[in-house]
Amino acid sequence: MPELPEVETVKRGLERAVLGKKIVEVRVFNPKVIRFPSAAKFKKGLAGAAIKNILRKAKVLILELSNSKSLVIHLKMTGQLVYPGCGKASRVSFYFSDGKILDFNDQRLFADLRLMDRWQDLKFIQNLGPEPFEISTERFIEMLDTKKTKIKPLLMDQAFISGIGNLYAAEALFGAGIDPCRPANSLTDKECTVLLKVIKDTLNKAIEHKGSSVDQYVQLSGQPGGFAKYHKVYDRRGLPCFVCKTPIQRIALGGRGTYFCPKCQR
DNA sequence: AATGGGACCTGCGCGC
DNA sequence: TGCGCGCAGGTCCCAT
Repeated sequence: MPELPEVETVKRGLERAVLGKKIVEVRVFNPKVIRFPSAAKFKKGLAGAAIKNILRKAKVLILELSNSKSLVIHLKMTGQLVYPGCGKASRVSFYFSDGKILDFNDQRLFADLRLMDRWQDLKFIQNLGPEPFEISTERFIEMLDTKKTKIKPLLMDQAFISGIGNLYAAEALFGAGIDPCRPANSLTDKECTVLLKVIKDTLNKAIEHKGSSVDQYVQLSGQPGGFAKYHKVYDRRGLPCFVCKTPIQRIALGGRGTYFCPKCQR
């Protein structure tokens, strides 16, 4: 499931592959993924536009276009961008003037494609909290101090801190030795310091390895990312902890599968 | 106000 | 062998 490292990997792939290229045609095979405007306006608004700039805000991709509009893409869980694509079995395909194709796939149809006059007007983007890389230790301590909620769902709250999803929340809490059920304001200053550092280190390492391929995520090239083999708890229910051999547990927290080592995480 | 649960989806793996 | 069910999760929406 694409979180910050996966979306950053796709963004870097897009910069190499399509930056500066001109879209000549868009084919929509399932209009459900186009949330705004209508599919017809979406196609018309993209035809003839060149890709001028590519941004990432947390898990959101933004392609700024030469016609001053922006293509905003949220991959959600199963969205994929593949280049060069084949224009077959995709939900939406973008055809460029050099004949190459960018395919957008999405098994579960949860993804969110929009063509906006101003991406800055999107409420979801306005509501995003800071990314981990933008937060100082002192600020992080202050942020957690006011929150009584469980630390793991809080790390996944995009309005509080953005870019972290279920997988990296679990991995970071393991790395910091913190029980995912702890109230955020029960963390000591030392624990907050370690947690923020582990979050940044984990995300950076995942970016180096081009993301975690579990389920559907692939790089722009269609190849899987290489970080899954470094996961210490995610999707390891019942398997021995790499540190203490205790079986990794899975509980539901905020309706999401939460993996942790009951001995190493307190 | 903050929190929790359901809805949105589809394919896969499991148990019977 | 085949079928039905639960599960996977990012975000929104609603209820409490």
